[in-house]
Amino acid sequence: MARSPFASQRVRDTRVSEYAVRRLSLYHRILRVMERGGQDVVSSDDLAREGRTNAAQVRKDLSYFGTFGKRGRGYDVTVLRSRIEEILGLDKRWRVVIVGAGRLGSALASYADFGRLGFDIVALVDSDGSKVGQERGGVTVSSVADLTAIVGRDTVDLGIIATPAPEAQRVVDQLVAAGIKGVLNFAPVKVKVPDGIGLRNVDISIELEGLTFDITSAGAAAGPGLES
Amino acid sequence: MARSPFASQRVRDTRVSEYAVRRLSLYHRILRVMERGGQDVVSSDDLAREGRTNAAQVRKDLSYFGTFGKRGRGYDVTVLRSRIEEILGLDKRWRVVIVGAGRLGSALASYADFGRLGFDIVALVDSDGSKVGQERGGVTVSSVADLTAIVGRDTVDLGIIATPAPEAQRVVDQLVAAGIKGVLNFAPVKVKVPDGIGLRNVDISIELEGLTFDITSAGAAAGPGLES
DNA sequence: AGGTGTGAACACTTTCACAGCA
DNA sequence: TGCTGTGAAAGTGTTCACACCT
Repeated sequence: MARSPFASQRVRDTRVSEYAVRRLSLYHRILRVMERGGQDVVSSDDLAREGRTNAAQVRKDLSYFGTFGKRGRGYDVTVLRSRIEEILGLDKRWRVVIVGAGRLGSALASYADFGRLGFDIVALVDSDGSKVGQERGGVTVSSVADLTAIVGRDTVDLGIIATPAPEAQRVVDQLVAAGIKGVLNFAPVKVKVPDGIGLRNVDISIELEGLTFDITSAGAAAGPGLES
Repeated sequence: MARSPFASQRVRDTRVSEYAVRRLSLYHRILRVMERGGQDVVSSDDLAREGRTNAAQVRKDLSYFGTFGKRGRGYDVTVLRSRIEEILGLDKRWRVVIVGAGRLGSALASYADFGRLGFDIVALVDSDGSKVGQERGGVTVSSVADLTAIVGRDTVDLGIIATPAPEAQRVVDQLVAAGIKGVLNFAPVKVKVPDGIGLRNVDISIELEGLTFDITSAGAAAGPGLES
């Protein structure tokens, strides 16, 4: 899988795949629930069961970043949760701008959980002048013309692209030029960012078409295995 | 990468990875644009450039399903687009129910492109009685109590989960029991489906945390490579 | 005993490189 | 000549299995 669909980061002198990071995020979520439930020790087996993976995978994932467990005993829930937060950068708050105040952008701006997760929506911009000044989930829509100024003034870290496909690349370029550090792209197009800028894509039609493929070929070809 | 995060389908006597299927979706989108632009032949190199991959990958992806090109010449845009549609099951329309008429569910119900892509939103259900009867993007909200009946009556193929996390598994079980064939889950929880039922997850907070990890460790550890 | 941490084996994906055809 | 189709090589990710600690 050379030069895989996902790139990797060097940490502790080994490559850490994006898969491992994704699972770390999941473990973190599970640990939060356990912690809230008063559980204070957890085994790799427990985490694996909740995270729909296996114990060896959990231990391997954690081992990329350090040794957090106690042999014969397991992991301290609070300690591990807290360590994963540091690893993922969740021990600080992140400033986010959403570009595009259409249905999706507005829904995202109104998503209250962002705050609880450590992400502050500091601005929502749109190219449609008639939307400017309106409110969406407590955020006032600004003009996309002010995007560069907003990113600079508010030292925004992340940009969420919720524009139509044809506008996405232009907006991304503008965000990058303004100093953004990462982009979450919902537009159905492969945008380009320079090295050193983070990028994730969420492409709903690709996910849906993955399902229709599974269903279609499940009838035609051999059996099961449709898990994502 | 044994028993990878993605499962695979047997087609033409070889395993086809979910990665390949995802890219097929992307090639399809690119081909549509080319076709609309009047282009009638395309090389693996052209597709690779647009799809941010490489020519060998494109040819390998296609080779899982057949031989569609002409040596020395390339692929006929219309033929290839049409063959990929058959492979992905896009030569028929798909009936979809959205569960959860909150911000996200409503935004999805209003997403006009679904229709153009071959997906018909036949119902939108919610557990909040006060929303029942309201309209969202041309779809009237039904009660979640009627979910089983709706799936049966309208022979719904796919379910989109846009509920809070605690309700997701229950709804998925209900959909599966009612005969749904695939689930696209937006709830931030790992749901379980039986073998033979398609599942894809879109987890926005995991994507965001992937970005914060990249940014955080880019400062700490070695250089670039933050592509998704 | 019981569960972690990890090198090595295994499984899968991508890239290479070139034969083969139009 | 030019570009496809594909075995084989290279590169990654996951699972195994066991030494090691508590």
